[in-house]
Amino acid sequence: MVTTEDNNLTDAQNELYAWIKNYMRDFQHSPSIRQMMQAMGLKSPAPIQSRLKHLQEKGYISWQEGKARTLQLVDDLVEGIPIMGSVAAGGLVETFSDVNDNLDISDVLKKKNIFALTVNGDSMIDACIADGDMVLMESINDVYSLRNGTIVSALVPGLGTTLKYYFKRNGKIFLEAANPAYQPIELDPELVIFQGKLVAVWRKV
Amino acid sequence: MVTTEDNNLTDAQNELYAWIKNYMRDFQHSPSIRQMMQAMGLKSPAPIQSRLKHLQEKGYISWQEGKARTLQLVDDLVEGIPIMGSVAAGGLVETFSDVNDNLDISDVLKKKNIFALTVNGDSMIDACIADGDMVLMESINDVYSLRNGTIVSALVPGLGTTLKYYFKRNGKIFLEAANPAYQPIELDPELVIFQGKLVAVWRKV
DNA sequence: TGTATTAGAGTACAAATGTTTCTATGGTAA
DNA sequence: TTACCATAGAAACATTTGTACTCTAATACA
Repeated sequence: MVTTEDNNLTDAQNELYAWIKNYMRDFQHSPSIRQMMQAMGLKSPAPIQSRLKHLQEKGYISWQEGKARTLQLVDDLVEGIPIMGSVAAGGLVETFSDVNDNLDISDVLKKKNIFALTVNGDSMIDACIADGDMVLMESINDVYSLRNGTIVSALVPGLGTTLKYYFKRNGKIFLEAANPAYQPIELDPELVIFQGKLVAVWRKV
Repeated sequence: MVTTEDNNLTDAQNELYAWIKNYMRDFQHSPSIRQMMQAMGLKSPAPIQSRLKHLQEKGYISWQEGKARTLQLVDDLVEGIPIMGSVAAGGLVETFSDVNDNLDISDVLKKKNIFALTVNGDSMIDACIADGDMVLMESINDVYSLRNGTIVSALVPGLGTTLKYYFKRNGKIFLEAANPAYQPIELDPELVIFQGKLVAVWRKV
């Protein structure tokens, strides 16, 4: 019984569990035992049943007995993250409170016209958008809804895509960095293609 | 055929679709036709078959023919967010590329010992953590694994919780802000309770 | 009113699938 | 080695389940 992970599963159980997780993420439904059998390179359903039973006993999965494709990952119930309170970042403030709320990211993620971009460089550093951050952008339907000061990703033909503050003044488009070291870019409206406006920032450390 | 929604579904189809969505959210797998039949108050599988077919034709669902419980909500494919490329934030750089990857937030979200905190104040502004941001923290198992320079949330008894850089020097704990306007806090190790270390930052604009 | 269309009930059938049982194999500890 | 145990292969079985078909009832439309 050699375990390579820090959990209490055997290699075979680990492999199966990981595969199930992937399958269910991709297809939104449970695989059948015979599918798992095939995926694990086995020729009999019995070993899969055994592994499933172990996974269940150890609290990783559950299913409805006798019903086809009714696996559940008991682990994956975490739809949100508990918000434990506030922290001070300037003086000391609040202590940990009870869970008042849940951080719900899904509302942003579930929108259809959302895409992500990786940030290169530091021109938006003063807007607290750093090199390596992921910015979640929402596609722009009509340019006229853009308000001055919005952070947008814009494609300047022949130059490339950039992340900047959007301003419109006197019929001209200004793309301004949030870093004084960079000069504003002035453009005619017809030369710019706005790809999206900023809805969220994600940074993994 | 009166439709109450703004989509092109009949009432019956709408009801079924909503029920399926709920079921799949709750159980992480597809219901069977006979379950839907029962849930819709019907006594024959035929009407469900018909409604499913319509839902499929209109692009709401799909399934694997002949296979049990293999429904998929084509709408809900957004588990990740397509990463369309990079943006410059400093000079203009890259154009939109094809989707190279998917922004996967779930790996962080699915960890069990993750909690979130709301940031108050600007003492971490130079670390690009701004007022109002959500910081995702991972519980700290052993304090000794903490490395200098890690951003932690620490509870200083009698004062409160704060988000700071962690340093240990000469047996003393130093909690330093990422804003020169704030003085480092020097503490004895036994006076500090470390609640978590930073794993991600989430900002919704 | 009569006809066409649609939805639902009922039934039957074949395929998919979970479950059980038995046997063989390989490794491990006494 | 020998006994034991976990795992894999194999085969058979019962249930679940998707699918197809017919028939009836309700509804819409001319």
